Amino acid sequence: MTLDHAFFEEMEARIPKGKVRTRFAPSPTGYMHVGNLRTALYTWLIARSQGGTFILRIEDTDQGRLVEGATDVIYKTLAECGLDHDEGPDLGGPVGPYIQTERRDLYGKYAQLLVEKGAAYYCFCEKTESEEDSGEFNRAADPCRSLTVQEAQARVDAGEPYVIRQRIPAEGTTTFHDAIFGDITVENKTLDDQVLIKRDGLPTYNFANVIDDHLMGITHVVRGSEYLSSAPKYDLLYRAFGWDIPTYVHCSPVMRDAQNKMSKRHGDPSYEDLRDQGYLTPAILNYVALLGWSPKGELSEQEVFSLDELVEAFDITGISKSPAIFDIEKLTHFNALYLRAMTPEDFARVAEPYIRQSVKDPRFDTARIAALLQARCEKLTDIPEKVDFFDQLPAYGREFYVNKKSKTNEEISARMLEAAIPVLEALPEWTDEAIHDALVNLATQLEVKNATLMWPVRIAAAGKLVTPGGAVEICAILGREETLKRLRSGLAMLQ
RNA sequence: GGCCCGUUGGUCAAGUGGUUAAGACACGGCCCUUUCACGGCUGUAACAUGGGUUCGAAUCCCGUACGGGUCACCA
Repeated sequence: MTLDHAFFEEMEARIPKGKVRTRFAPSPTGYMHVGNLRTALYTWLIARSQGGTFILRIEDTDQGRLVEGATDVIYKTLAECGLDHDEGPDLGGPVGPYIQTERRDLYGKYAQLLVEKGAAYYCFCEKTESEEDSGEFNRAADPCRSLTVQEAQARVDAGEPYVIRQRIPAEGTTTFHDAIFGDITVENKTLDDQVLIKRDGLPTYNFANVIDDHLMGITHVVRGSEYLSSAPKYDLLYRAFGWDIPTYVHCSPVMRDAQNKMSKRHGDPSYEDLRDQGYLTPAILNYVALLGWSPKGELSEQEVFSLDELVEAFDITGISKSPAIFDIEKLTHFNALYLRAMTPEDFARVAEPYIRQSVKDPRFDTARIAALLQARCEKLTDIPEKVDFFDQLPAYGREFYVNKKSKTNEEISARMLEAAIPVLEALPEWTDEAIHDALVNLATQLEVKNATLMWPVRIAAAGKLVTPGGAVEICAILGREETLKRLRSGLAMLQ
C-alpha cells in the first residue's frame, strides 16, 4: 500500500495562515464544569484579543463515553456566555469537518505517513504488560517495534488486529515550551510509545489533537495542565511531521479544595447549576476569569470586568501556574455587585419570577418590591424567602416588638400602634411620601425618636424581624386596607 | 514509586533583588440609618522550610516538606 502524498499537500493548502486561531475542543460528556468554562473563556479571549478566529471542535473519539444531548449543552453554554465561535460543526468552515469521528479517515492516513517516516509502528500485541510502573520503558520489550514495514504490512493485510504506536527515541531528551510554564525538559526514556490509532481504528486524543490542531491552523493550544506531561510526545509528533509547533497554554485546574478538582462526582456545580442557583452569567464569567488569571500593571486592582473589558485586558502572561480553589462566597459577592449595577428596570425584570414565587397576590406591585430587593440580595434565589410576608402575615411573637436600639418594648409598641392607626386611616393619599411624613410628624408629636414608632409599625406590617425595606415602604406596598388590618391585629396581640 | 509542576493572609491574588509586602472576598469594629442591607471608614491576618549567592532577597540557586499532575487502545 502506498500513500497518496498529493492528498497531504492538499490538506496543507487548506490551512489558514497568518492569523491567531484558537479552539475549544470539549468531549461531549454532558457537563460544563467551571474549569471547562474557564478554559473556553481563556481560549476565546486569546482569539478575540488578537483579532483571531475561535473554533469549536467536538472530540468524540471515545465512543464509550458519549452522552446524549451533550453537544447541545456546549452550544447553549457558549451562546449564553457570549463566547461566539467562527467555525464549528454547526457553522462549518474552511478546515472541517469539526467533529472528530467525521474526520476518522484522516487520522489513519496521517498515522501511516508517520509509519512511513519511521516515527510510528504497527503493534499487534494483545496487551503490553506494564513496564510502565517503573517509569522507564524498555523499548526492546515490544517485538512489534522492530518489525519491518513489510512484515507489519503483511500482518495487517492478513487481517490481524493492530494499533499504531508512536516510536519514541530511546535516548536523549525532549524540550518543549509552554507560554505559562516556560521550557520543560524530559528524558525520552520516561516517555512511552503511546497508542496513536486504537484497535477500533479511531485515533486517541493524543494523536487526534495534534493532527487536528495542525490541520485547523491552530496557533494557541489551550488546555488543562493534565496534558503537560504528554506535551513532549506531541512535540515529537509535530517534529516528525515537520510541522510548526503551536503555542501551548496549559492551565492549572480549578479546585474544590486543596486536594480535589471540581468534579461532577463531588457534586460541584456546573455552569448550568450556578445559573439555577440564581447566579448571573456575566458575574459567573467575571469570577471565573479571575480564578487563575489576573490583569497586569495598572489594571491589577480592577476586579469587575465585562466580557468586552476582558478582551481588552486579557493577556496570557497573567495566567497563574498554581491551581485555584473555587470560592462560592466570592462568586456570590460578584453576583451581588452585578445585581446592584443593573438598572432598576432590568433588575425588576429578572427578579419578577422569583418574587412571584411567593407573592401571588396581584395587588402587590412586583416592581416596587424589586426596588426594595435590589440592594438586599446577593442571588436571585434569595428573593422568595424575603418577600413571603406580603401574601401571608407570618405568625410571630410579642417579643418581636422589643428592640433596645429603637427603645421599644411591648407596652410602648402598643401605644405607638394605637397612635399610628388613626393617623394612617385619615391619610388623604397612600404614598411613600405621605406615609413617611405622617409617621415622622407623629413621632415628633409623641416626642419619641422615629425608630420607636417605625419599629412596631414595621413588625406589625411584616411579622418579621428582618425585612426588605422599612415600615414606610412596606405599608405603601401592602396598601391601606391590608396595613390597617395588620396593625390592628398587632395591637390586639399586645393588649 | 519514577518523571513533571507548584507553594505570598482562611480564599482569590499584586509583586519579577531594595515596597511601611497592594487590592478583593470572608471575618471584627465604627459611621450612616426606619429593621436588614447598601454605602463610607477602619482592624486582625501572609512570603512553606533549611541552606546558600548578594551590600541587600517574597523575588536567583540547591536541599527538605507539603500539594497537584502524569505514568490508559479516556480525554
